[in-house]
Amino acid sequence: MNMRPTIKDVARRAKVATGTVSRVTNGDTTVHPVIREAVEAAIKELGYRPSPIARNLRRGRSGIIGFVLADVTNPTYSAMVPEVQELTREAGYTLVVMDSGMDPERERRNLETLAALRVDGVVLNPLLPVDTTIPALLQGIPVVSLPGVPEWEGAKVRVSSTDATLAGLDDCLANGHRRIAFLTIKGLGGTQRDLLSMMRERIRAAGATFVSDASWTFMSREASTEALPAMLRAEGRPTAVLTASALLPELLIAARDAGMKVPRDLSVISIAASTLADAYDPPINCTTFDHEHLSSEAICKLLDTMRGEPWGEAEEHASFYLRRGSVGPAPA
Amino acid sequence: MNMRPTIKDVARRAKVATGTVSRVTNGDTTVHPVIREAVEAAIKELGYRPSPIARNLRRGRSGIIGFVLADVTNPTYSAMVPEVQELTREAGYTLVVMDSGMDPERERRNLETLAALRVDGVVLNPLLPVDTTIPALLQGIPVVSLPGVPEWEGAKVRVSSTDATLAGLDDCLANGHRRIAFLTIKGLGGTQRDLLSMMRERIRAAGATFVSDASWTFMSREASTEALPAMLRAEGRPTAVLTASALLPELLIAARDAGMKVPRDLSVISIAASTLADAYDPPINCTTFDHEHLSSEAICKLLDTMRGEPWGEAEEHASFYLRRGSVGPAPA
DNA sequence: CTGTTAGCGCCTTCAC
DNA sequence: GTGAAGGCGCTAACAG
Repeated sequence: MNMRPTIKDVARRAKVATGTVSRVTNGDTTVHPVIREAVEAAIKELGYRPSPIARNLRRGRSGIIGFVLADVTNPTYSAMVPEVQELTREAGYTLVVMDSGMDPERERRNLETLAALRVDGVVLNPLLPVDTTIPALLQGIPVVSLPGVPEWEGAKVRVSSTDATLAGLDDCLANGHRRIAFLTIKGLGGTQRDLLSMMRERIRAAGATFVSDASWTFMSREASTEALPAMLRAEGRPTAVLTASALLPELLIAARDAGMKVPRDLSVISIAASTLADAYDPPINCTTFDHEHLSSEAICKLLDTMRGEPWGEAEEHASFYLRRGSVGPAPA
Repeated sequence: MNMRPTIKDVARRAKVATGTVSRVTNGDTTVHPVIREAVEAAIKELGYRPSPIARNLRRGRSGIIGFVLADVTNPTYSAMVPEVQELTREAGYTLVVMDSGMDPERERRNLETLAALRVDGVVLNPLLPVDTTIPALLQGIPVVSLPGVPEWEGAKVRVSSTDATLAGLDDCLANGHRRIAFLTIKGLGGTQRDLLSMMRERIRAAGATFVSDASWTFMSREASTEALPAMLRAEGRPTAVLTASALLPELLIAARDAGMKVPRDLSVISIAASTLADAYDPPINCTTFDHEHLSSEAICKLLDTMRGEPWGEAEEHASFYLRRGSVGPAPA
């Protein structure tokens, strides 16, 4: 059990003081070249690496940024992990990814752990509806919420799929659909309610029916296993469905089990992209947005907040509607 | 900017020494009940939480376990994140998830970061072929490899899909397929080569042809975008394909673009499950294994190794072949 | 330019 | 059963 070399070992080996070694490892330019070289040699020979723990203790920061994901297995946000990791690394932080597994309980625990770890910042992809007691848990740690929820205090990055979703809706209406459903995860915030009323209006204007009651509009992933087959079996069943990407697998499974083909018997639009939407036959129409741009904005905002700068208002991020093969004319 | 309370603040408030506070926070039983209560009250009033950084510095450990994933967006392993996180949390560690994004360069950097962080242990889901210089990077930090690669020194958890894959192959042969392809990620290790020769033999015994040359058998995800359409267009094209789950999306897309229907024109088996395999129409036959059991074994092994216990030989983990709708009779 | 020193917050002997 | 003190590895302020 040979201990790792410390700054003292290096200092002794290079015959200098620990302070000098510290200056070298921190890139201080005011070190005599000869001494610097001697120190660097000693570092190399000993295989010395400064302990981030001691360093962080001294500096009063952890050097860690936490990224709490509502659900790692949901590609919509987990696709941003690589980008976020890279950006934080460049800024000199280590990214800790945590998964809430769609469980509010776990989300709380994750944030508590991060607070206990004294992380320097948090990127939060919150469960919805957002838990308003979260800011208390975080006791002043800078946070950026992704996507931004209106109820939330603090920096946020808004990604609104409103335009793209409405474009999808128009596509359905133009294809003659008159019974349209909208599936989204339980208990969404204000933005979604706005979207809902905009959709409602547009549907009425087209003389169509919005197939939606509480159990269809807002549902949990588990509930959907029962609710979706029922929806597709019902008398006034929809001929077109716009669904949150998290519910797309369940919807497609329900359609398949009901013997329905897309888009012959059912038109489908996914709100947010996924591998499934890309690879399905036919490819599923979906809304999408610029992931890279979004994550870099999130990290920039977080870093700004960490520097104590006030956060500007969240700008909306544009989203796009991809027209592919999953919307067809309404069945007769 | 009010600093967080330290152990000193608590000691002062409770009129005791810091040592006593420390004993309380560490659940030392040799503390007088009255004092203990006073300390606990002070802790609550101040909202005190011991700094893990200082604690870890003192204890000479980081309290962190790293989980390096070859690719977060690959559900086969990212599905284990929740389980692994839970298990490490129960063992008193914080899990740091990192993503290598299928890039050897990033994998190296991640491991270097973890080494610099002085993590107490690493769960590694390595890129293949495995980088044999990795143990050097980790300088004695306990590691468990998942899945275990033969070339690897250290604890490992083996998950062999051999049996299930052979079962899938038999299914194809029984359905009259005579030209069969096997798609897997570039540069696999010894286990896979064994599997390959077993398949070869079984195929010959059945009088069938193994459609495989270097470019089809081992391919990168990017290369597949060109290679797969070419494979499906070729003269002696396969009528059945067994594919690593990472290549399933590309295969299905290529088939769709070629106007082929599964299983009418092409039978497909995915090695490892995915949402796509579940939700596709028809559902894709696949091999699978017991994720929970596997991750808990990985963590147990890691914890054992961290305690200095020798690791036993890796037992094989059973896998299963799920018969669904993607294998049909060979086209005439 | 470089050495010395005083802690960062905590745990852990060692006395009492 | 509890207080006092030293030190984990490092950095930053201050001398020299």
